[in-house]
Amino acid sequence: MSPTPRKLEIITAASTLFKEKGYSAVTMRDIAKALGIKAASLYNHIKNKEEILTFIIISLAEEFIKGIALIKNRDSSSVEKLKQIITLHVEIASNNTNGMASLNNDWMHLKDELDHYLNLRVDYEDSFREIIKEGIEKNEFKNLNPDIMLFSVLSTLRSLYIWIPLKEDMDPSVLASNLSEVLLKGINK
Amino acid sequence: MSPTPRKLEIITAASTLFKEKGYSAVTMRDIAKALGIKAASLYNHIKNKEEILTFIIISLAEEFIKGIALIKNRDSSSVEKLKQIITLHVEIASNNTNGMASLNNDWMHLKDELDHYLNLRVDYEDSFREIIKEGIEKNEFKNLNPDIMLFSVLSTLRSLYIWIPLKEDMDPSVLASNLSEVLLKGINK
DNA sequence: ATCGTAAACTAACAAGCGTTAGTTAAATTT
DNA sequence: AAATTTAACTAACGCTTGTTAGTTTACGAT
Repeated sequence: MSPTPRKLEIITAASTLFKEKGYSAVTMRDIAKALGIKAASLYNHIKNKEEILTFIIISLAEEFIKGIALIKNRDSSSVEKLKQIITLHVEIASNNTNGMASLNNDWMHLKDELDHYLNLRVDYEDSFREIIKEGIEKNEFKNLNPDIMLFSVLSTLRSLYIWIPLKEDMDPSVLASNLSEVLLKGINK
Repeated sequence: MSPTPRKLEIITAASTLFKEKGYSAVTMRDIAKALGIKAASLYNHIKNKEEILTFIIISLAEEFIKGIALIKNRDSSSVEKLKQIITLHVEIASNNTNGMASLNNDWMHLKDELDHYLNLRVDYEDSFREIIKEGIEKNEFKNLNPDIMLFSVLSTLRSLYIWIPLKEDMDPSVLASNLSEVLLKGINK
């Protein structure tokens, strides 16, 4: 199940290219060239192009599902849980900005595992929405449309992969706490 | 300069497909089929595939540039200006969710007009950042890292094209005001 | 009625695509 | 030392790609 080192190198090289041009615009010859080999040699390590994308996306989606499952069942305040979700996103995105690009932009090119991915995404959003609703009930969050709140926060977190590489100087924990401030309290003084 | 009606139909059909699968995964035959014609017939109306993408992206980018130029030079408060930017995004995205997908995800496939697009984007972000810095100086906004504030707000606004079609019942002006509340004041009570 | 134009068509192209088959050379195991 | 395995290679496949050339059809203007 766990990929061999060489397979991981292929996946890593592919991730970089997928982020630059998107899955469809990257050819097997592009990936091979990035590794200094011929395209046919890739098939000693992977089944096909789709398997590369599937691995990138599903393993990230499962990281998020595992993370939010832990957070959901803690007995912290809703504010605390939201901060932990923000930290979760910052950590995962910091470790793999390239993969996050595919998770966000290339998921529709999955075939065998598309349903699996969509289920994971719905589960994640449901858990997130539930934490927001809980926070409203417990009077920790404003009583606004939960979907708009979810949309707003999640849009920011999903875009992290774009911004993190532009701010390599910034420590992930600093980014997470600044982001918590902005998302929870807004930018208005 | 302004496209003929038939050309606009082609661009519109292409936009829908580009949103679904991304520019690279959409073929000229796909676009033709959506219009009930053959691929070769498209070339009676357009120069090539790239021209379609260029039109979609550049005309949207110029809408944003024109919008923010007007807002920048008004003598409103910074809070007021930010609300106007939010309204600008909601309006443009509501009118053309398909095109917004290309603006966000397919710009790297521009060739002739890539530099032009990048210049427009930098100009837009600079104007936006300037409004935020002004708001900090005038004590209307928190004194946090302006880039994080810009990133957070802009990420939400740039993702609108995904969420608007899921919430067709919601009026654009209601969405804009709810969004202003969340982005300015946060979700924390 | 004829002309000119607009917009569709068929047919075909060269290039690039993902992938397979079969081979070779080096490293590891027996 | 021999046998096996690993990971690269060359060559080629059938298919799809964007695009061009040349043709046909319908229609409004002369």
